Amino acid sequence: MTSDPTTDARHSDPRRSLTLRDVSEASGVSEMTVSRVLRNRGDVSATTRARVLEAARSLGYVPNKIAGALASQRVNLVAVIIPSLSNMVFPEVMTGISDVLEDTGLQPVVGVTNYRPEREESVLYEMLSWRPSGVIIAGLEHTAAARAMLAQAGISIVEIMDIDGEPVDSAVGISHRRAGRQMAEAIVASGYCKIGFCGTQMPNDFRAKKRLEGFEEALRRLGLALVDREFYSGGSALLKGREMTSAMLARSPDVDFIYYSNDMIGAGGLLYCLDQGIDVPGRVGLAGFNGVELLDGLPRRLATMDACRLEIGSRAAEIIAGKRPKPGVAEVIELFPTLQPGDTIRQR
Amino acid sequence: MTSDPTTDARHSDPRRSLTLRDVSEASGVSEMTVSRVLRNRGDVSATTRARVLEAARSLGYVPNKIAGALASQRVNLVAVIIPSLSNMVFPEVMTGISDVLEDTGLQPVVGVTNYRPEREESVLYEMLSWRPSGVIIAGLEHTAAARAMLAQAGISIVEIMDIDGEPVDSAVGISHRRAGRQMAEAIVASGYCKIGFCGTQMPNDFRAKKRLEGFEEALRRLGLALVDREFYSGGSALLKGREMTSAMLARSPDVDFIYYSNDMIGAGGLLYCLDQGIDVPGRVGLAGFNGVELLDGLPRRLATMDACRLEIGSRAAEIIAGKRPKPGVAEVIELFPTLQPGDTIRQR
DNA sequence: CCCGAAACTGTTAGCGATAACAAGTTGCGG
DNA sequence: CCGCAACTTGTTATCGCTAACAGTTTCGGG
Repeated sequence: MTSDPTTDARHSDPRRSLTLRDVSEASGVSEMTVSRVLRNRGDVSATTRARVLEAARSLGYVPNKIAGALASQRVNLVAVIIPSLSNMVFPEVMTGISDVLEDTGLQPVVGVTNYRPEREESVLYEMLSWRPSGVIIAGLEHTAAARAMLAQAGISIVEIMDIDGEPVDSAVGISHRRAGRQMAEAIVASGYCKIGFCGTQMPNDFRAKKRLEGFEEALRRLGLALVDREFYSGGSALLKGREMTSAMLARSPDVDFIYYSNDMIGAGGLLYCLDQGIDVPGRVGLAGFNGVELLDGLPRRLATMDACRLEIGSRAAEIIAGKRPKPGVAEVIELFPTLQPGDTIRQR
Repeated sequence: MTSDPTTDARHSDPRRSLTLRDVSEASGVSEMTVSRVLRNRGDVSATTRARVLEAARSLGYVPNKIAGALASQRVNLVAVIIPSLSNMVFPEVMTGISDVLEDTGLQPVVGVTNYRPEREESVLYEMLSWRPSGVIIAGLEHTAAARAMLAQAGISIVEIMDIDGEPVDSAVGISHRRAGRQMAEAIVASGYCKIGFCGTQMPNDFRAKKRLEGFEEALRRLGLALVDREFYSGGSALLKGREMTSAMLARSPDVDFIYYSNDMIGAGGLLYCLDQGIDVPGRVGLAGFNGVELLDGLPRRLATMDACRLEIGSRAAEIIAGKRPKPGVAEVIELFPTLQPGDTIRQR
C-alpha cells in the first residue's frame, strides 16, 4: 500500500473542485509557494514560478477567493446598490464606476432595489455579508436599519446622485432641488407662465421629487404656480409621455410649458407635439431632465439638464479606491449640471 | 485580573466587525445555536431564538457569508455575464432572471464584458473564483480558456440569447440565423427588392452577425442580394440611425428597404424618413430587431422581431434554480421570436 | 417510576486560503 | 573556509462559520 488514503479520497471525486493542494502536488512545491506565485507576492524563483504556473494552467485551477478572503481579511468587491437598470441613468453611472475600478483590482457587484426601501435594506444586508471593501449606494434616503448597517460597516460608503440631505459618510451628486429651481428660472425668464408638470408616480424616487420641489419653490418665488400636473407609472416612457402630454394639453389648453421629470417622457411629449403640428417652442415649450444620449437623434433637441452621471460614477469609485487627496476622510462632492436649452425653449 | 485577554483584544478594536462569537456572548448561548437561529435551521427553543435575535439585532450583527460559504461549501450566488448594460436588451434579461431567483435564495451577480472576449475570460475567472452555484452567460462564442473553465466548473452553465452553435452545457435562446431569414422572407414577400442593411461594426456581436448571415442567405435563395450596407460604432444609436439612413439613401437612391441590426438605429432611420417626408413604407420599408418598448412611442410602429428577452432570462434562471423536469440534465431551449410587422412594411 | 424518543444545546474538526515566522540555500567578503 | 545577508521555500496558526456528532433535558406511555 503506497497510496495515502487522504490523497485517494481527493482523487476519487472528479467533480471536487481543485485546491492549492492539487497544484502543489502537481508541481512539487508547498501550497504556500503556489499561493505566492498565483498572487505575485513575495520572492519566488523564476523556475519554480514557471513550473507552478504550468501546473495550475494545465489543471485548470481557479483559486478559491472565499477561502482567500477569509484568510486575508481582504475582499476586492465593491457593492453598488441602485434602484433600477432600465433607467439608462444607472448603467451610465456603472460605466463611470467600472472605468475607474478597472485598474485597481476592485470589482463592482451590482444590486438592484426596484425603488423599494425594504428591498434596498435586504440587498444591502446580503451584500454586506460578503464584506465588500466599499459601498456605493444611490440616494440619501434609506430605512433606519439600512443607515445603521452602513454606519456600522466600518468601510467607505458613498451615497450617490443626490446631495440634498445628510450623508452617512461620503456623497457625490448634484442638488436636485437646485436643478429644479434653475430650470424653473430659465423657463420663466423665457417668458412662459402657464407651466405644467409631467412625472412618475413613484413615491420613492426622491430625486425626482426634490426636482419638483425645487421647481415649484422657484415658481412660487417668481409669483407663479403649476397650472397642471400629470403622473404615470409603468409602461413605455415614450408612449406615456405622449399620452400625458395629450391629456394635459386637452385638459389645460392654456398651458404654455411642460416640465417632464425625465427625458424619456419629455421625448414622448416632443414627438406628440410635432405629430400634432403644435409649434414648439412657440405655442408650448418643453424640458426634461438627464441629458440622455437618445435625445441627440430626435427631430428637435429637447431642453434638459445633464445629471453628470458618468462623473458621479467615477468620483464615487475614486473615493472607494482611495484615490483622493485625503483618503479615508468623508467628503461631499457636489457636481453642477449644465442646462442645455436645446430647441424647445423659446429664446428671447 | 478577571478579564480574559482574548476577550479584551476583541473588544479593544471598535472597528473589528462582529462575529457569531459576539452574539453568542451577548445572548449567553453557543455560537452554534446562534448560527442555527440566524439560518432558521435545526430545532431551537422559542425563548432562545428570541434572545439571540434580539442580541443580533441590537448589536447590528451581519453574518459573514465568506466564512459561512467556506464552511458549508454552499454559495447562493449566480454569476451572470453579459456584454453590456447600455443595450436595453440585457437589463431586460436581468429582470427575467431576478424575478425567478427572487424566491429561491439565489442572488444574481452581474459581470460586464463590453463585447471583449478577453474581458469575458477574466470576468468569468473572477466570478468562478467565488464558486457560484451557476453561471448564466451570453452567447455561445468564448475563448478556448473560457470554455474550458465553464466545462470544468462542475456547476450548471446556461448560455443565453443564441442557440446557433454548440453549448457547453444548457442553452436558452433564439436562432438569430433563422430570425434573419424570416425577416428577409417577409420583406421580399411584401414586394421589396432593393434591400440595404445598417448595423454595428462590432466584430464580437456574434448574434447581430448571425442575423445578417441568415438574412443574406435567405435573400440569396430568393435570387436577391444586399444592394448596400452601412456600419457604425459608438455614439447615440438613434442619431447614427439617422446618419446612416441619410447616407445610404443618398448613395443608393434605389434602395427600397432598410434592415437595421437593432431597433434603436431603426428608430433613428424612421425618424429621419418622417422628417424628410419620405413615404414609409411606400417609398422605403424599414425593419429593426429586438422589439424594444421604446418603439411604442414612435409616430409609426417600426417592424421588428421580439427577441424573447424576458423569457430567456426566466428560463435560464429556472435551469440554474433546478426548477426543471430533469434537473441537472443539460438542455437546449429554443424560443421563437414573433415578427411584428408594425407600420413600416408594405402590406400587400 | 423507568425508558426511549424528541427536543434542544454544545463540542470538535475542518472548509481552502494567507500572515507571520522559521528554516534552508546561495553567494560573497574577510 | 567561515559567517552573515539576501533569497527561497516551508510550517503553523488562524480567518468565521457550519456539518456531524455528542451530550443534556423534557415528556409521555407502559
